[in-house]
Amino acid sequence: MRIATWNVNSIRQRLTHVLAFLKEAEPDALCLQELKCVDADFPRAEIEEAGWQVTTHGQKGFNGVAIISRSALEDVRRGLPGDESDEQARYLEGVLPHGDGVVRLASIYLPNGNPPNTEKYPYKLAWMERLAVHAKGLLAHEEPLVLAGDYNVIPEPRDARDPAAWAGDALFLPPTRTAFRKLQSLGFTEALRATTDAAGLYTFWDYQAGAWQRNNGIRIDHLLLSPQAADRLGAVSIAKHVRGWDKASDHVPVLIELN
DNA sequence: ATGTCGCATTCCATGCGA
Repeated sequence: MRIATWNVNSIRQRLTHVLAFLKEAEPDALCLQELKCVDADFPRAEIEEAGWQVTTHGQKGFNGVAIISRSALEDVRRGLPGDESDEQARYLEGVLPHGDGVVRLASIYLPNGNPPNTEKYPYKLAWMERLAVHAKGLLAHEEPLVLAGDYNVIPEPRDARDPAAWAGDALFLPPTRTAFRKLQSLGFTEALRATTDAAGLYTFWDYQAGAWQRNNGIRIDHLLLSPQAADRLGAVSIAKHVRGWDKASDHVPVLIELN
């Protein structure tokens, strides 16, 4: 089973890219983030016509997550529990068939948190704590579970071309990295780091200042695996070439194989 | 640090979020 995650930075601007990637990569499921539209404006028909099932959780103007899958997504949850007043569309979860069993999959768009001296940063940290609480509950099911998405977390210095430039950024501040480690310590395996210790593996290059041309990237798109999923982990890859496509998203897809 | 996008509105220019 192949699972991918991709922050597309507007599904309406990136529809042809998504269709091309689906055709090229042939995933069983693709988690999307930053749809930047309400469900009614999601280009559902075009993707369904290509043979896919579409589950969306959109929001006007920004945020928004979706899961595109070959099989219908079941037991769907929209929104991260733990704060009824939170209306931001950043979490979508469901269950897909996998062999004789199932895999539970979530598409996550974790808050950016910048600038850190505003209410945006405590919102990010609180969101991460809510995710940890929910994830702990999911782990109790002892089933294959994949939490995939744009975490807006640079886990370590080797995950940035120029870590010093990110020292005061909400993506790299110590409380952010500590919260990410705490989430993992519940029992998750971070897919890419289960397969390589290499530096220089990035999933995001800013539109500004020629970041792509200079390979000035960061690794912020991650897949966290429950023990039952980690036991089945095969290859992990970053579809870096997608960043070179015309009018590309600033993020590229990350893929895993589950045997 | 800021050489770019995409969205929305006060709507063809600007603010916001990233």
